Amino acid sequence: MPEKILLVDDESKITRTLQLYLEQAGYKTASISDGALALPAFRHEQPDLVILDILLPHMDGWEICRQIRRESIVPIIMLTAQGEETDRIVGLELGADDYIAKPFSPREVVARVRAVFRRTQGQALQPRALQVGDIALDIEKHTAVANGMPVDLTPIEFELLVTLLQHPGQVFTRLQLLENTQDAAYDGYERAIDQHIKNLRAKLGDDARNPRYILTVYGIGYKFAP
Amino acid sequence: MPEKILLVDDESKITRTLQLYLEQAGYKTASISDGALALPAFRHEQPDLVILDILLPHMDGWEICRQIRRESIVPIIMLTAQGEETDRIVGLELGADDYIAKPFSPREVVARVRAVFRRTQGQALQPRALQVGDIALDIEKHTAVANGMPVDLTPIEFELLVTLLQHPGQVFTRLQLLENTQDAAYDGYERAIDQHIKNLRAKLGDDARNPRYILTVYGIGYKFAP
DNA sequence: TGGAATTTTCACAAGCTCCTGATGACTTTC
DNA sequence: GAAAGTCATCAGGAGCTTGTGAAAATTCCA
Repeated sequence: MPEKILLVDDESKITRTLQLYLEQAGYKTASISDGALALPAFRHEQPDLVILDILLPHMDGWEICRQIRRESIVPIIMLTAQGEETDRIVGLELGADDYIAKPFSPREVVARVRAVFRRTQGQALQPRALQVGDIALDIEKHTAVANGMPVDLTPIEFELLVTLLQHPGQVFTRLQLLENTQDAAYDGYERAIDQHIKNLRAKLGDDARNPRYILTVYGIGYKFAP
Repeated sequence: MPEKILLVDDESKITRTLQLYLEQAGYKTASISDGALALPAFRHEQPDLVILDILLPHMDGWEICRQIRRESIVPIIMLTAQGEETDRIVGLELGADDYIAKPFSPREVVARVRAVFRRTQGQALQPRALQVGDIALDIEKHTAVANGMPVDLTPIEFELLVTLLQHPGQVFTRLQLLENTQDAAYDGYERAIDQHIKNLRAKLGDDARNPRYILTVYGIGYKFAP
């Protein structure tokens, strides 16, 4: 069954374009242009994801976000005007899942929607234990064991290892790892990943020159030994 | 099946040059010079990508972009006059996929076209594994196997082999291979490819005098044994 | 609010990859 | 068969990528 997405935006040009793209991508969509009607529409449609513009007639996106959050943990993506850094911060507090600054390309929106679904459904279906070779993770308990010895990992190190272990052998670019680790699309310094890889290797007892677990793929990124 | 590209531009010098390059790169092309005819032409040709000039007789590129977007999510590349930053923003809202500022080199256009196709369909359609004869590649894992033996390839060698294996028997010029390998238009020494072919042959156990895998096509370039 | 833990950035060295230009061998053309 | 064009190969340096330590920035927690 395809996921249903509720669009709340008063610019019909934008909603029409987004609906076109999202439906092409296999999602069902519904749209509403009036902020005051967003909550009733949400209750009626029971969408799996909401895309909210901030500037709306009658009620702004923040208020809608707050109200939806009172009764649901449905993923919410906000559309913000560019350069409003405060938006991001306010939104995070209100429980939005991602932000897209205008102007955006419809394809980017589809990509973010996919990413949010991956994240939010992944959790439900994700097995609580992950084991590959000598490494075992318990996702619920947030514990790691290497060679029978418990290992203490920071949150990012843990996320990183989860990503790598979920697809052993598959190469991830630094950017992919960053995006999987950080919540939203992230545009910082890619090589921050190198530091976490270094720390992970140290904690797992891996040697960068001759690694058993986390392999470097020159010119691409990293992968977990298959 | 080769992708079809619709060119909308009233300067026949430009369309002719671009058609030459795009067809050389393996795409089918169609062109139309009158903006008012662009939409009918689009419906008739059903192209996989549209390249739109902004300055056109009878109807400008923005309007055409808008109209096409009402009925299709086909990728669109806009040709813009230089330095019009606002163009970029307007265009993003209208759903264009890329911008190329004039003056541009035909090779740059080909590179962008490839990039757009990679982005829009690459993820979904690209098969994970590629196998021809004794050679097998796994793109996700970035691994290669020749005759059952794993082979260690550098990034460019890997890309090169992917390109050749995706179209066994098809001859590629050195320039085509370079452009497939490097992201953007590349203006270096074509013979650099020879080095990579040599290294690839060595790693695959191929003999240049009597190659089984990578064949030299005298005066043209290289192809993978069909 | 402080202080510790974590994360990110920066800079540099080491290593690997890639490009270049030259040379000789081969192929085509006349 | 000679000339011209094309290809295979080599070696060295340019350029890029990675590993790593140290420091700055940020987050977390009491």
